[in-house]
Amino acid sequence: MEFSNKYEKQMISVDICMFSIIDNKLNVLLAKRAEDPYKNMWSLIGGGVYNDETCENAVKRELAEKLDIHDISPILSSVFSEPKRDIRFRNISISYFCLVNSSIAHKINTKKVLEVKWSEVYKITKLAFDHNDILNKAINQLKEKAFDIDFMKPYLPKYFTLSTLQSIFESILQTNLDKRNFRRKLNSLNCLIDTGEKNELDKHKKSVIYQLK
Amino acid sequence: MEFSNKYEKQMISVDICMFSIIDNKLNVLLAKRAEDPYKNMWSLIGGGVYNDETCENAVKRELAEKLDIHDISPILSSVFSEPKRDIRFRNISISYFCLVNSSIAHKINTKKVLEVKWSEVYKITKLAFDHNDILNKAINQLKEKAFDIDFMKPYLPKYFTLSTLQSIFESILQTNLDKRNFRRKLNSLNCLIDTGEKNELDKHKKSVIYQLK
DNA sequence: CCAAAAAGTGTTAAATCTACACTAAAAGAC
DNA sequence: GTCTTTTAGTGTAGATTTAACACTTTTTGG
Repeated sequence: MEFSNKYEKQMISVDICMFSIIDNKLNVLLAKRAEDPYKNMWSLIGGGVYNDETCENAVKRELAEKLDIHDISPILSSVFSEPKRDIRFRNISISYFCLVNSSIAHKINTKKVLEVKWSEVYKITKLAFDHNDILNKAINQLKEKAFDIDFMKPYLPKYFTLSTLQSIFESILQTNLDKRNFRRKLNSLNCLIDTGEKNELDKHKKSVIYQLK
Repeated sequence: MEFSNKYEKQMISVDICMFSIIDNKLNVLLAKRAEDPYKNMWSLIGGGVYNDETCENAVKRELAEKLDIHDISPILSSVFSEPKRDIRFRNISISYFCLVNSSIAHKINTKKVLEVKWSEVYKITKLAFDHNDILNKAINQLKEKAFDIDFMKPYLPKYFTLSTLQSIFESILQTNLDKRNFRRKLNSLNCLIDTGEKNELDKHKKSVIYQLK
């Protein structure tokens, strides 16, 4: 059985909170379970860790195999090891989170190997297994990293207006930010480049388009 | 074989950085390895995770069994999963750290089930396996929690002078602190109780003895 | 009583954070 | 074509936090 070549026993798996900013909202990718337990319920993306790879590589491999996504740097989130968290067998989950930019995010929905969907994180109800706990932990850790622009840069739009950017941050942090304070903070981080362009799609005053250094 | 009843296979273990403040220095408990690999080298305390317990409970059980220490709240540190980190078999380590107060710390040295010693963390050289990496990660996480007095309280001396406390913090943070700024910071945390006593052991001006709220 | 050692104590400047309100530009309605 | 509506964009003042810095007090031991 192929299974037993790859796993000593399927004790360790990785679960991945893959976030993306879609329509300025924080979304996470969910997969519909094809089998029991929790058949037809939504869950995080995950899979077993092979014996010849690190957990982090298992994350990368899962994302490559199941979603054709590459060059991701997952961040360790936590460990979930309640003995009964999977009723079939003992399964310890090492959870990770990562962000992908929206162009990758949109590509994913077109693949049909797995039924997946992006879902707004603050609207998610019951997921399979203990995946709500896993997700909540990751959301809190993501919030702590939100103003680490070097970390966030790959996942933010390449070009954006400051109103859009503020809206993204508000969506991640689930809070309202003061416009002037937000702009001052970004200026102090010294990370913005004024492209000189304006957003011609704006209906009223045209906003300036920026990119990150 | 008893082993195979407790572990499906010994794939998952926990390694524990148990810290204590000894003589105002940050120490970690090391155990001498009785067997190969790394026989006679010092390593962190650790052991396998049973199938009917969480990783956190495995930490508590290990500390209880091996060191007769109870009521510890270990904090998840990281995950180490290089396939070759243990040359004998695939072994993923979930690492934790915790602090114990010095009265517990001194008791440990008297036990002889396991050859253990407290070692100043900033003087440690090569440990078994990848335990230096595990330790360094935990030290950095401990530093981030150092001024979380609610967290630190159980591990600090019950009674102390402010000079002693400053010395403890300097030992953890591996930095020099300004005396007045340190005292102001503690005052603003509103965590000190002046016992009214003075330290009669002081050779020069007697310092006031405090305890934590 | 004098020297040495450690305890204890305040101030100032800089930086950061928070709250808050008006003007400018453009579109759409009439 | 002017008036209304909508969103972009901008500055200031007070509070809080951080960082740097030096002298006086107390006690012991010589």
